Amino acid sequence: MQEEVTTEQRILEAAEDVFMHEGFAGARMQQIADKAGINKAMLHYYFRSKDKLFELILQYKMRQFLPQITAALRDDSLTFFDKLDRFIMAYLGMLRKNTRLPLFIISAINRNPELMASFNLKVGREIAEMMQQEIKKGHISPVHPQQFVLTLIGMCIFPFLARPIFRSVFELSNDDYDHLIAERHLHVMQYARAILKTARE
Amino acid sequence: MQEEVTTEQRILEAAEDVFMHEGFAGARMQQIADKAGINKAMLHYYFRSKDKLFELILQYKMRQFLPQITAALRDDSLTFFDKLDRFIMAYLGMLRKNTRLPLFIISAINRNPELMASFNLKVGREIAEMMQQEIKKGHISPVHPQQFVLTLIGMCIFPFLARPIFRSVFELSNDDYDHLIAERHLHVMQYARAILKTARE
DNA sequence: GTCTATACGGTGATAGAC
DNA sequence: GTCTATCACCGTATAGAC
Repeated sequence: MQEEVTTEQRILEAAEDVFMHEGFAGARMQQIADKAGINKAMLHYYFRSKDKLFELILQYKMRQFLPQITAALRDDSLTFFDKLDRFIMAYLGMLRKNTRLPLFIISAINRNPELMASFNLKVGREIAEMMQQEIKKGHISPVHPQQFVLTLIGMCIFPFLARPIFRSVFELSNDDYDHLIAERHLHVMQYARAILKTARE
Repeated sequence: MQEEVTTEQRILEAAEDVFMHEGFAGARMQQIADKAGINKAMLHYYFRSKDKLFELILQYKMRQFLPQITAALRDDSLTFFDKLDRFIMAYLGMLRKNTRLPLFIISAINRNPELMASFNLKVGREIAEMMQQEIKKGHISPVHPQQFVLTLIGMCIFPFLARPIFRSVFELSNDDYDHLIAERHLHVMQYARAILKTARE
């Protein structure tokens, strides 16, 4: 039960910050060392290389947000649409607290797709499987599950990727765009319903 | 009327290739020089610095695809929904020929938002304005234009950003995923219609 | 564990001969 | 225009004293 924050922890926090802002190629070990208040030698003492450190941060960030998101889908007392709403709320809420996460993860995986091997992102498959059941029951229209999941996740994530572009296109201030994002869940929920309930109910 | 390709052109093509694959921070001037069949000194002779060269490539790529896309919206003989369909077809068709473009541009603008200043991406605003007119006329339901445009563009772009992630999640081969993308326009058109025609017609 | 010092290669960029 | 040689600097990584 130590009172002070360990050096290892300070390094991890600094590395998270730098990697999230600069990406892997743009990040500098010197910058991480400075932010952690130590010298570069210590980085290599605690974490052998830049690659290892980056992989740790990536795994940490991926596993950090997954539980909150998937929890929404596991409550079997809820209807499919209620689960969907909870999922959208949880997802967008998490993203609003981690606005740089999407570009960080997408860049990392595109740079080195093998990194996906260590993750088991079943949340997408879970939604797709739920949809197939709901389609069988006739609760929703027969939408292509994978295409819909791609759309659903994209509706949540894309605003965080395209922020500077859309701010410029629509000439929005930072506050304006924050407001757009704060209301995003209402629109995503509505759009998802519209897609799934086409010519039904 | 020169018969041979100029050195400048060879450099630009090499730079485009390297920057598109590696991003700015990951790209190496040496790699560009090698690919162009010249040495590093020539790069600086033709284009003063890495920054200038990158900016040129970014501008070239942004301006290259815009005309094809916007053309779809300009044909006033078409109805709004037909324009939308053409836009989706043109956009997805262009992306299938430039699969790395989305991550390239999004990374570039997120790294340096000031770069947006040199572009006038009115296509988003044009769609939003068309929507407002259609809403007034009662042709579509009163959807928030900016939220919808964000969704529409995201539905087109996101599959190209999330390719390695979704391939892993759904355990798809490269061919499987290509097939998903080849059919994407049908689903996007259908989803857009569902959103815009909620409880109407 | 923490530091200083340093190795070694690669970086973008420039000078100057041809 | 094109090349070689070289610059000053920074990158990651390591060795060794304390």
